[in-house]
Amino acid sequence: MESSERRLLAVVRSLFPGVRHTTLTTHPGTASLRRYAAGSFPSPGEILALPFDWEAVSPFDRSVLEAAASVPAGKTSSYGAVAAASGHPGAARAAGGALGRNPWPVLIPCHRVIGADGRLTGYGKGVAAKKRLLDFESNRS
DNA sequence: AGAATGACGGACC
DNA sequence: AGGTCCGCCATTC
Repeated sequence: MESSERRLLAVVRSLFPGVRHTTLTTHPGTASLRRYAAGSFPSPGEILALPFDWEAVSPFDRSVLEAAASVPAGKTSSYGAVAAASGHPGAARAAGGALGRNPWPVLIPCHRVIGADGRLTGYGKGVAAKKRLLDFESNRS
């Protein structure tokens, strides 16, 4: 439908402030989001290749976000594991903070990072949304 | 510069 | 199982 398309483009514009109107529909972020919605989840490599403005986040946050991006769809990881993978073993709690500040939700799949005990401890848009995303990915990937 | 703040995790009741 | 307590770590005010 038409309105969802407009919404998609609006989301991409908010995620990538630099994109021009003229290149919006061909922007890689748009393609990735479109594929995600269609159930064909972008690979970690594809995600990391997107033109994110990494200068907008701290070095630590960046390392954590990149580690989170390497968690494939259909799978989950824990804050502690992501922290370790980012090069900061023991910083599980701080990793939670970094993911909570994720400027690019969905694309950077912070929703795939859950508690070590399997609980979905939290999410910016609400734990319910986190669960919906995980269910969507698990029933589709 | 020091204190407060968590989307943690593990240890114990 | 459910609840509390406490050490950790980087960011934020």
